[in-house]
Amino acid sequence: MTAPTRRERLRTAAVSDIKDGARRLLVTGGPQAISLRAIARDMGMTAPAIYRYFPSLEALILDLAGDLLDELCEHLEAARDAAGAEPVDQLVGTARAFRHWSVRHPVEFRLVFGNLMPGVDAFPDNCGYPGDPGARLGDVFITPLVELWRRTPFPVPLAGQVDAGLAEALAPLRAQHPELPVEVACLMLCGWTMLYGLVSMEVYHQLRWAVTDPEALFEAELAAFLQQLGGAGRQ
Amino acid sequence: MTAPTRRERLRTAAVSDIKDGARRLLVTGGPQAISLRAIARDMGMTAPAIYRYFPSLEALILDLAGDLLDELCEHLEAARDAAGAEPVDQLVGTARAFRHWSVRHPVEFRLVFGNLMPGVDAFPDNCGYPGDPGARLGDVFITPLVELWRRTPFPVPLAGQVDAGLAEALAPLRAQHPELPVEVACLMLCGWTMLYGLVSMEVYHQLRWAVTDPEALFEAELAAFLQQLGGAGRQ
DNA sequence: CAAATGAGTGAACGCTGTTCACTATCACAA
DNA sequence: TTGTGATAGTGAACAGCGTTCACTCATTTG
Repeated sequence: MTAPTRRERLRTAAVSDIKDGARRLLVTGGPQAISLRAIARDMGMTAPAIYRYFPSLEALILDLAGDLLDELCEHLEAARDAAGAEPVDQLVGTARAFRHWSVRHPVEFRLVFGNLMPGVDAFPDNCGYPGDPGARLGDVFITPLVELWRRTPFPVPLAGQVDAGLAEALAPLRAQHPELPVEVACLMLCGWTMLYGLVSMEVYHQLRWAVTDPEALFEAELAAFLQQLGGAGRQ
Repeated sequence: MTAPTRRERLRTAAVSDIKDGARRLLVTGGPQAISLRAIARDMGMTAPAIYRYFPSLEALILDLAGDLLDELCEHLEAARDAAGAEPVDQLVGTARAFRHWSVRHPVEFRLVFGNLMPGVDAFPDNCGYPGDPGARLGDVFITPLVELWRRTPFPVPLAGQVDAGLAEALAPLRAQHPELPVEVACLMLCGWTMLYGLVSMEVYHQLRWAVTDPEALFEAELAAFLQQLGGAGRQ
């Protein structure tokens, strides 16, 4: 590991300058407002210069989305670690942190999860590719759930009702976590589904027809899910 | 109600021609591929002519999104009406129809729910405005659920646990359906949350890290929700 | 010191939404 | 029937976009 040369230092500085400019445009004007010419203008450069650092605008935005996903994951992991030793508390803290970050960074949320780049899902049959937002976030929630299950196995709602088709369908998830029974894996995906759906509808303002305070609904759904998790075993 | 003049007929024909062209571009190249010039080119016209029918490209896309939402609602209502007289069957049929349409029309789904137009949510404090996708779709699901509750009130998971804050937060929904108890309204939103979250993750290919066959997971979550609905009362 | 590498520029191409002046056509009233 | 006003459509133009290319300049390297 040699020290970075002067050129390399300048280069990484320029790269982060470009991404900072892109993010500034993102938060002020939405994803559509990110343009190479605007970024270059803010940096006192010309647009073609950016091609020394990114092969295209789409690649730049994808890179920025990856950074934002990193930031979100760090936020979640910090919340999980700050929630104490109880796995249930960790789950609650992580879920609240996900909503917290998403509501406070709506355009970033849209960039990461909104699938703005048509080329993103162009990974044919590439299950579990590392950049997938769902994969990285799912893992943050899986750890506490696995620990909770290990400590006090709770009565699973669908126990004995899963057919072979579902077990086979969950193969990618169970390959990463063989200790998870199918029912628990399915329950975990239910929780992630509710969390993602609720937060995304709140961010996109698609709940105003029904709810004035989305946080109250969030807490209610969270409580209902926790009831499923430990309804009989714990209070 | 007078007969439309020749001018009016030509005008409505041109409007639907334009929207047909826009949709063709949408399904072939994604939302970003919709451009006034391309539409006009396909029609053998020039781009400024479209401004006789739509004030801007954004207005055209919003109009198209409204049409697609209409189409989706009609699809759902047809599935609901074809599902028989049992409210549970109607719920299942409508939910399956929602997934069916969304998976088969991914770009349309993205246009309707993906919030591509930043100006869409520029309705300040306008709860329940008529064009809201969530509102119109929520209503399709509310009718069978209300009927189910009317016939055989089922044990609600959160009975007696809702606080005043949640009841107040659900005011817009309960104003439209006063016969719904708070717990049932909350349960209904839970179901809509899961349905929307799961379908949207499947459409955006954000489930591949965990699931090979999203339909199996969909059916499992649907079964789990139905168990919540009538776990004790009915089989 | 010379050669090679890299950063940055300016011009250009083709595309976009949008505006404006202008023309041709159609509907309708005197 | 003839004139008049509304309407549809055109072509040119403007500003902005991503991207490519030839070119210059500074920096690193042999």
